[in-house]
Amino acid sequence: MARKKEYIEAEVIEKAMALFWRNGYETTSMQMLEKEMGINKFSIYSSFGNKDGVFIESLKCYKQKLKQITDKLNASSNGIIGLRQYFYDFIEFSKDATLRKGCLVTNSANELHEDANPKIKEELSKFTNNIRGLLAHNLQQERHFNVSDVEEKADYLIISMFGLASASRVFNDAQLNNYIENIFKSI
Amino acid sequence: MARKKEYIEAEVIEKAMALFWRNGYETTSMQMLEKEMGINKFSIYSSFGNKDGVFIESLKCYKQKLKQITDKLNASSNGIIGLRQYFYDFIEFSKDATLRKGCLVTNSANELHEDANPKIKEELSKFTNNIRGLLAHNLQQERHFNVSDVEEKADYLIISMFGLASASRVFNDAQLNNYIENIFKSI
DNA sequence: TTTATAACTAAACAATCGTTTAGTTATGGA
DNA sequence: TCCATAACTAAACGATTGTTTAGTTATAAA
Repeated sequence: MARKKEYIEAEVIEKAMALFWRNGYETTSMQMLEKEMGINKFSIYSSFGNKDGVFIESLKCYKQKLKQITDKLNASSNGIIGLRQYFYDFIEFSKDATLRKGCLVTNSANELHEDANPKIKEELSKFTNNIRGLLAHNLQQERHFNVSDVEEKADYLIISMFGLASASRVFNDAQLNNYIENIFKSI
Repeated sequence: MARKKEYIEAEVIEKAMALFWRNGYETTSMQMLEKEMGINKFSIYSSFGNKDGVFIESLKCYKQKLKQITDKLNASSNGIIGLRQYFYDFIEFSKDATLRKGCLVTNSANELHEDANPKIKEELSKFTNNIRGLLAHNLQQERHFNVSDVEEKADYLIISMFGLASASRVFNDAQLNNYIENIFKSI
């Protein structure tokens, strides 16, 4: 064997993730990643292959970070109440001091185009499906919903969540709170 | 005087707008604009100053194109019914054969960051406010809504519209129709 | 202590970015 | 008809993109 790595991959990826979250995929350059991650380009390439590799690992890291609110939702057993709370939790989660970063997944979905890396597109759609499944799980707790109710409302809520994530970058807290309240009026 | 322009600015901007709409701001290069607009870089720069100039004119062109559905909404006098129809009209409007392009304004709002050109950010927020005003105008047609009802519901609908535009690039027709129906259940 | 090799630094790669410029062509007014 | 000049073509600009590579440093195993 030979020399040891002077960085921890999970640590530098967390920094990369934060940068992608703030700046988006396109605007984030390898030069910026180098500075933010605190390691040389050579190290980035040897650990993650290329820029897309860094990005895909960042998405996995984001999922891990999101666990602080998805775990709470998963553990809740009061149906709609817990779901509504999840929407509010997301707003807090997406805040970084004064900066409104939205959601890394929806930001990326909005940014990427037809000819984007299929692996990234796949990862994004898997992510969305996971969250939708989580929403359906909590909808099932409402005994008066049958199976097709749950499916339809899960579709409604995942799109609302997608919309909330996008909108959270543009609209203010009062408007977002009002939005969430209206979403759940029709459930 | 001297030589005449061999192109019509409004015509080449429409082509630029279509390209920005399909590809986004960052991914659209001057090289691509040159090809799509069918004129040389020199002509682009002499007519519109720079890339941001082309983009801002494209936003104005988009507003013009959107008139085909905003005029219809503005002319309608049946409150919620007309508003719901506007949401469906937007889905059709944003479709280009099989390609789902979303909305040029929300696509751009999602893509641009803090340090983006202030002129562009200003143009985008003016655009959003205009649409919100239009929504409020139609909400006023419902006699049982007081002033604060109208304001609150206008906020709700503009965010829902923003969300719909984002989501329309990712979710299918059935899901989007279901989304629209749920939005208007709570109004 | 030597040695093989992984991890580092730093410079360079070709390609593309948005923008400018030098040189040519066409045209309305004199 | 000639000329001033706007509009054209095409090449180049420096900066930056993502990626690679040549050369140096450090360390685990012999």
